[in-house]
Amino acid sequence: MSREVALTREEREARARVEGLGIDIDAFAAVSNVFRVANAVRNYMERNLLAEYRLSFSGFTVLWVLWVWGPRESHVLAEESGISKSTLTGVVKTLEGLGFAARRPHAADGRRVLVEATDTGLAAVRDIFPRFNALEGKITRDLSTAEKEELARALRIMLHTVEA
Amino acid sequence: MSREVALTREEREARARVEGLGIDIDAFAAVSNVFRVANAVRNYMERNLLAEYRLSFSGFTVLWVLWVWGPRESHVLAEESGISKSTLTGVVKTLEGLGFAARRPHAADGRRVLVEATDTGLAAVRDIFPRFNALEGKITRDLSTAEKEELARALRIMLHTVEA
DNA sequence: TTGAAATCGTTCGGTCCCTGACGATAGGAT
DNA sequence: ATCCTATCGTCAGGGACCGAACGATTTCAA
Repeated sequence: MSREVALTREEREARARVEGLGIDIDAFAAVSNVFRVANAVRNYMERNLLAEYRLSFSGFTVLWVLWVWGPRESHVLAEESGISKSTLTGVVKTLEGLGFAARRPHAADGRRVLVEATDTGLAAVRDIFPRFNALEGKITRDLSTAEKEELARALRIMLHTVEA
Repeated sequence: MSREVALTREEREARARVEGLGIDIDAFAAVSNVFRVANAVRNYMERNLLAEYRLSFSGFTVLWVLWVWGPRESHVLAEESGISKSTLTGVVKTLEGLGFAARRPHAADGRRVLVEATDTGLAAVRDIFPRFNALEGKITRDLSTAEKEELARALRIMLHTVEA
């Protein structure tokens, strides 16, 4: 069931180096591989798909959130996109420059701002998302369905712990 | 065996939104949760541990690589730290400012530069790494050893596919 | 009703991060 | 000996990213 996968050279050598220091190797391996994969996939997506639309990974994420849930207040949009309010300000500015998003004042509350995707922005997401998902499929092609589900489940458990 | 974990509200709603678009939900769930976790853990580590030493996540990574493998040429160090050469230039500059790293010209080749950790830098890693690992343990405390191994294994498979 | 406190989005300062271009150095071929 | 090419680290430019501080607005309590 558990097919062999070679550890990378880095991982092997790192293990040797920290041996005998009372380190929790399983936790180390799990967490550090999350970072490796996130990094690699992020760069892969930006280079092979998002660059075509001049979108950064975050830019696409924000646009995708807007597409899924519709117009959103800034602080909610930041929260759901996993970035800070101040970062969002910059990302939305970039999105506006690309013609993909627009800002609109809140009708009743002068402090709030609604961010929404433009028609161009929505069209872009409709183009990109299926291709994005196809790449996700490609990246996980050597995992069975059960393995993908287990992976997502384990990650949800970690998320729950970190965000508690 | 496979305990129930509630999907986040975001994940539930996102699924509902993309239903019927021919989307590979398992690949989507696996990949997007990798990003969620990487983001959350990175911020967690920076806020709760690294900030104390004025280190960014990347700064710590670079310093850690130097601690594990010793002095390294820039391009190798960048590669093993998972960042580009030009980013490394900036990160090392910051590390130098903190007194954690130093640059040294290569004896035989005028193009090359060796980067090494200072004694202060090494002391910092010795302080930080066990605490970092303890937090990794905390973050994965609700996963069994077998689950942690499975997680790392699945991630290695993805890494192998992306980097091919 | 008016002052204090909370909330919202932006700005600021600093770092990270990438691609592309560059100057410097090295190595191989003729 | 002298090009031609490859390689090395850095810089420039643009965007992402955060925490802290800030002005504007709203809300609540006295």
